[in-house]
Amino acid sequence: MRKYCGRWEYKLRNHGYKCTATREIVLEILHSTNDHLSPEDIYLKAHENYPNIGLTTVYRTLDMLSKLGMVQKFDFGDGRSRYELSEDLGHKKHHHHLICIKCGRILDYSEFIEEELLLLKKIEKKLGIKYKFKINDHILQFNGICNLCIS
Amino acid sequence: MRKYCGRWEYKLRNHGYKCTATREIVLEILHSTNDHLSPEDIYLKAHENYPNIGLTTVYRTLDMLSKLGMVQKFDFGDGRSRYELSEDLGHKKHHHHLICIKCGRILDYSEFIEEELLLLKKIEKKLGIKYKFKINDHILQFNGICNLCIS
DNA sequence: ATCTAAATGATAATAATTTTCATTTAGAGA
DNA sequence: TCTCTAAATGAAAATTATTATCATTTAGAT
Repeated sequence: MRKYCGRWEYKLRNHGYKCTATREIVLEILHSTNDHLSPEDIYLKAHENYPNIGLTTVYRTLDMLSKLGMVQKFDFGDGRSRYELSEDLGHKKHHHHLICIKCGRILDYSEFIEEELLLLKKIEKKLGIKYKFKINDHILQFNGICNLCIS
Repeated sequence: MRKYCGRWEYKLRNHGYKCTATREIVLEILHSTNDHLSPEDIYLKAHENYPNIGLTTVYRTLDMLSKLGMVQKFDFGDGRSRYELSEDLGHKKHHHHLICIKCGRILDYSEFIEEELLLLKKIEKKLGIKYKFKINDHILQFNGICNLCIS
């Protein structure tokens, strides 16, 4: 795999990691989608242009990026993990998820986000102090049955 | 396995399910703990008194109870699912979770719950209308590093 | 251009969960 | 209480996501 550095170089270097094609590609894929991709989804997309990439490396990369806080890992209950680029690195508005427990459909919503975030930030701060936790992020999701599955 | 019905009989029957020992035992175990048990945890506990019980059945039972809304399924990122008895069936106060992404420690907290629930209920209602979702429950958790792992 | 620790990919290993299928049982009806 | 049937069960096999191993390659410092 050829050397290839792009817009993520600085971030990666800054954290002491080498800038490699796989890392750039994984980040680029996450940056260019609105979906919640699984490691395999990402692997398949990457594979289209870089057939040498390995699934293992995608897993490793996601794990590393997740620990750096550059991506966030989610579990929507279908047995596979999903990833999104962190808010500050992407173009997507901060949002939370609405999940259909029947068909697995995932809806992003941004309504009330300001109000939610205000409260969450406040709680985050107080919990951090009380329990001596250094809080990185939060997950808020609603589970239910979507309109298509309700029948 | 002998016939055995207890305090969960009504609920189960009401949903059209037979009242069986496994179901009673799984519910009883969840009712008597403050932990967030994995299917295997539950299986092992059940096994102490009912050695005939099968792991498969525990999985099936949890899945069924979860669909009925009697238990809630969580994922704390350690690769195994965890279950809790639903709020209205248990003695535990409504709470949310604080998770250490390093050691996996899980803390329940109930502070600010009223304030959180007030907002969540409001949002739940509005989202339900806007997206035509029948919302069953929500998951709110904070991820971070606990005091023991911070060093 | 050289060198070395870090990164990679193929493969094998692991572990959680689901499926299959033959057997048992809850509970309705006689 | 006895009989019967669909529902529930357990053991084992199958499946699937994820992780570990290890020999090879490469980013980037010198």
